[in-house]
Amino acid sequence: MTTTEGLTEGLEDLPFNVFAKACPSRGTLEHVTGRWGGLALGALYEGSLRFNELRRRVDGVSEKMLSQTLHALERDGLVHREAQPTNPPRVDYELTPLGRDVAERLLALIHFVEGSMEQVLAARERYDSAKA
Amino acid sequence: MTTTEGLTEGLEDLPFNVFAKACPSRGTLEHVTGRWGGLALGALYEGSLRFNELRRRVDGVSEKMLSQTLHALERDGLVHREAQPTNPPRVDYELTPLGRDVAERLLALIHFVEGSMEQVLAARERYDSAKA
DNA sequence: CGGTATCCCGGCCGATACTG
DNA sequence: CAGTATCGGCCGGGATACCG
Repeated sequence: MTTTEGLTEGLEDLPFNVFAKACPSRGTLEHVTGRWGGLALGALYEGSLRFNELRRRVDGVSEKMLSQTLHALERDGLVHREAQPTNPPRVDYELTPLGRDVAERLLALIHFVEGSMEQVLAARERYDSAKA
Repeated sequence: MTTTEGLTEGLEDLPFNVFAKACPSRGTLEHVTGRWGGLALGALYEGSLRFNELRRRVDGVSEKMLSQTLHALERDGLVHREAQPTNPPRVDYELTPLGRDVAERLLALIHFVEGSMEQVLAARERYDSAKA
C-alpha cells in the first residue's frame, strides 16, 4: 500500500508534471534518460573524467553527441565543467550535487535492467515464437 | 562509502553491461527510458488501463507510437496485454511483476526530476545569462 | 474501440574536416 | 587534447486513411 499510493495521484496539481505535454520537466527527463545522457551521468558517477576519457567510457558515442549531451546536462545544472587554460588543454567534467542525486536514481534503474536481462531475453523468445 | 562503491566497478566482467555498444541491455534500457516508454510504464504503475485511457494519460502520444511502444514493452516482458474478444473489443494493459520493479525505479527518477525542476530552471538562467 | 498501413518531413546522429 | 562546422542519411514519429 505505502509503495503504491501517492506516486502519481494528484500529480496534475503539482507545479511540474512530466505527463503533461508542455511541461519543461519532460525535456529535462529526456536529457537525463536520452541515448547518451544516461550513460554520461552513469560514467561520471564514479568521479570526474576528461572529455576523451568519457568518450572511451561511453562506447559508441561520437564527439559531437558527447559534446551536445554534456552541454545540455551542464545547462540543466547536473554537470560541472572545469576547464584549465593549460597547453594542451585539460577539461574535467564532474557531477554537481543535484547531478549525483539524479545519477543515483538512474543507476538504480540501469543496474536493475542489466540484472533483469536474462528474464527479458527469455520473454522475447516466448513472444517471438508465439508470433511465428 | 557504501553508496559509491560497487556500482559500476568491474562491470565489464558482468554478463550485461549497458556501457558496451553491442550489449542488448542498452536496447531494453532505451525501450524503458525512451520518449514514450517511460511515460507508459509510469501511467500503468497505478493499475491496468485500456488503450485509449493510456493514450489520454500520456499527453501527446500518437496512436502509432503508443502501439509501437506497448509492443516493445510487451516483448521485453514488462507489460501484459489482455485482449477480450467482445464487441466492441476491450484490451487491458498492465505491468508484469518485472515491469512493476522497473517502473518503481523509473518513477523514483521521474519524481525526483519533477521535484528538482526549480533548481534546473534556475541553473539554466544562470547558464544562459553567463553565455550572453 | 483498438488498432494497422502508408506517406513523408524534420531533426537526430554519425562521419569528416578543421581549429585553438 | 578538446572541441566546432558542415554535410548528409536515415529513421523517429506525426498525419491520415483504413480495417475488424
